[in-house]
Amino acid sequence: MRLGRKKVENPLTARRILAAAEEHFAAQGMAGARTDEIAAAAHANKAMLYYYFGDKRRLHRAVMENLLRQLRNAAFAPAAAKTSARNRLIGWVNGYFDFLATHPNYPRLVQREVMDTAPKFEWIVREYFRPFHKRLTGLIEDGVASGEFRKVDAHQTVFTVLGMTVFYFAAAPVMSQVSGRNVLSPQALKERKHALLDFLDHGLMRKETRLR
Amino acid sequence: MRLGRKKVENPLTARRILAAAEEHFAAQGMAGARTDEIAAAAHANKAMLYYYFGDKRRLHRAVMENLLRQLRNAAFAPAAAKTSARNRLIGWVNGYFDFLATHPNYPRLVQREVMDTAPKFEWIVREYFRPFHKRLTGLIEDGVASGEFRKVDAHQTVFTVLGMTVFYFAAAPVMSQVSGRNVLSPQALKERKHALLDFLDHGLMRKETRLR
DNA sequence: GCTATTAAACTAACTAGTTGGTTAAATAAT
DNA sequence: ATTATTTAACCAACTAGTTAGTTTAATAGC
Repeated sequence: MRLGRKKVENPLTARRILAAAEEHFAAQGMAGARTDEIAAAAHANKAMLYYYFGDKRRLHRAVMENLLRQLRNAAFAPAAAKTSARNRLIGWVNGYFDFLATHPNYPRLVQREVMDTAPKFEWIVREYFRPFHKRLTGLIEDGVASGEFRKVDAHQTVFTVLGMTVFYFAAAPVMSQVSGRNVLSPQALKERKHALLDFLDHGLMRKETRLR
Repeated sequence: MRLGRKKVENPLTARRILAAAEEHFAAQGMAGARTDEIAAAAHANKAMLYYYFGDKRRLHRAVMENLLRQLRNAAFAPAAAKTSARNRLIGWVNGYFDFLATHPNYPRLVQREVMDTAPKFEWIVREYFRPFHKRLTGLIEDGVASGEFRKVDAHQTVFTVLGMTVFYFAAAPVMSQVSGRNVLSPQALKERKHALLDFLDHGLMRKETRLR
């Protein structure tokens, strides 16, 4: 016989803490974020943070895992049926771009992780980055093999595409300052996506593939 | 009457502290770096850090300023005489790439700054980023006007070029883990630069300009 | 319905340890 | 002698993490 209060599957308080932590870790980094401030922003007692997540490190990990899982579902889920490499790549870039645009904390959180020297993100590499990377590399190789893409080095091209996509979002705060306009406004995002696909089209696709 | 010890213009201890701080701020961020560890790594007493630099924030600023000044001298100094936009751009990318390759701390330090929301880097934007950005944008516009480049949006193209160049270095630690090889080895760097210029050539240059 | 019981959710106050920054005194150079 | 340079010891403030106890809500027995 179950007795006592029922354990709710996804407590509101835990969700509020996770959301607040995501914001603070993205803005200040793991070392810079303050547990007191996270708790206050979540309108929760600091002890709840430890009650639900154990400690600061595990809270941080929960934030990362939550976002990476979402990304996997968003940009990698529609495994792309038997369509051309070009369409699959464009589909992936579109999905990735949209995910970045709707999850502004993600690029900064990940960037912070990949810049750290300590090998504490071993699990991220194994569970997420390597699969992502493998998939993208394969995609490029397919396109080269089918003649849709120019004869490029797949590894290098993956880094290039990743860089030109993610940098914009990771550096968005300052970019707005430098360019004098909000680079995350809907209009700016539309222009950005167009410029990205256009550059990719000319930088990667063979002339015959490009027409559109 | 000048009496007492002479003040040396560039004390060794201060230089060691600056170098150690650069390393630690790049690896752990401003909040994560520990003044004790910086002092220990510099083989100096912690008080020397405050003697020469005032406080942690000003030490951090000194590190940034030191690198930004070097970059300005390296990648922007040979103001490029009256040569083609294509050559000037290639020259700039080459210079920037080489600077990044020889100063592995720079991209991580800057990336950390641009990701922070606080407007504490106002001086960096004013003194360095905006001039850099203005110069690059003008360069792209020149190329478009002269017909050497495709008809691209100069602002977007600047972000793209910056992203594809800098991301590789900022994410280098993890990239090596993901790809299974040291992405900063001389051989890897050579391949990277080639892939970069090749992608740029096809993504940006008009067919007639490209030949090489 | 009413109350005892139990587990979960929550809180205020506290603690142990860390961190940036200071200081007073010693040493070295001119 | 005078001033620059260096050091160990120190401290006030802060921070992650804990604890002891309270409240809430679900169930069981009557």
